[in-house]
Amino acid sequence: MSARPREFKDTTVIDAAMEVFWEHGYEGSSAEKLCEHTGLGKGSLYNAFGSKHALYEKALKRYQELGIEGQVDILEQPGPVKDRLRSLMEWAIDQDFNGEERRGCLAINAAIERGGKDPVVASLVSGHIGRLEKALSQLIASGQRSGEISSKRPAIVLARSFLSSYYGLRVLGKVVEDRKVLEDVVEGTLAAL
Amino acid sequence: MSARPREFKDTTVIDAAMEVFWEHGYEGSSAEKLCEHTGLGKGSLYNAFGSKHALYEKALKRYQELGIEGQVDILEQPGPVKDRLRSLMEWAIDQDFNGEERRGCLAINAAIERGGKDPVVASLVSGHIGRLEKALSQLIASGQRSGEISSKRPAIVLARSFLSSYYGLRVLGKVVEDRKVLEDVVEGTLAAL
DNA sequence: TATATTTTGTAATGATCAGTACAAAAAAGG
DNA sequence: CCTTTTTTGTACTGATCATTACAAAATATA
Repeated sequence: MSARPREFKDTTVIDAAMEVFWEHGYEGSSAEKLCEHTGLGKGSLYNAFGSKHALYEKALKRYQELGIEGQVDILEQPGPVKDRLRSLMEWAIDQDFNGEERRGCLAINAAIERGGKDPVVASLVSGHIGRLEKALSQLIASGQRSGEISSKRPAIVLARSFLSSYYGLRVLGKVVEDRKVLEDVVEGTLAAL
Repeated sequence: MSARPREFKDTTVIDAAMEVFWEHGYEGSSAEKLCEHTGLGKGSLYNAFGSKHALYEKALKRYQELGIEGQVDILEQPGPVKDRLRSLMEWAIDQDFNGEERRGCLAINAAIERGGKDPVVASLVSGHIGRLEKALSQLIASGQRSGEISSKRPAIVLARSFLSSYYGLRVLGKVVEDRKVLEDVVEGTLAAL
């Protein structure tokens, strides 16, 4: 009593779908486009994931895994705390200035496109933000202990305003032509700590 | 040699269209929806504006006028400079926490949805940002002259990082449930000046 | 009032949308 | 090799997409 096995790995398909959603957004990603890019037929895609929205959720979760991993990697590099925070921002700038299309951050894209009217997406992105906030807060607290960062304000306040600045940077990165603007943001944000 | 006059005022229609784009984004705003909300038939709408994209451009320009006006109004209120900057941020938070839907800022929505692949939109939003940057920079410079704000960094750097923080705040406002998070951003950002 | 010109509403255009129906294909267990 | 079960590809669904075609309506001038 068994059956035909799948010809694909779920994670591979989700990764491919993530790329499509990242580049075209939720509404801009048609089922056809998703099939093309994942290599699946519609039958398989709907049989495996149920709906476009369900696949989008999987893609957001996958982005969360990968993205947090990558960003935390940067933050956990050796060296002064401020240098690590700078690396994170420089990495974000490079993301937007290398490559033709400015895809930005998928979590932010999702927040803006669907966060206001899609509670599931809002909660998913909120979780993503929470994780980054936690990593930043811990790093900043350690910087406060070592004296690299002023202890006048609680670490969580500093983490949250850094986070906000960082997300603003990613918005600006979508449209600003002059890299100097973004570099000023980096300088100003780090000087504030 | 003359003809039938229009039954609507362009600005009224653009204002109505702006609301639709604001709430549903560019792709989410169908021609039908735009007709419904503006009160025009399709014939009139296309005869007057040419295409959905052209109308979107008009709406963005209109938002720029209104939005900059409103924000600059807040920044030009009497009182300490930091209080005025705080008012701007609090106003943004209220925008997202009052009312069912979190529409956010139309310029940011446009930047995220279309900025990466639509040069016209990118340039429009970039102009919008430039105007806000200028207003902030002038205000901060005056704060530096009066001694309210540290002169350790150039006004433009402070303006740009405030701007980034402010835009980040508007992203967070789309998904974050806990207002305290946003208030921490305000506190941290102002303390940095 | 007749003519020229434009706006207006409606009905259509073909394309694309998300999702489904269904039969053929593929494998595992008996 | 036959049955059972699931996957797969294809063809299709009705809805909606942006846009256009076009005739009726409305106005200004002659």
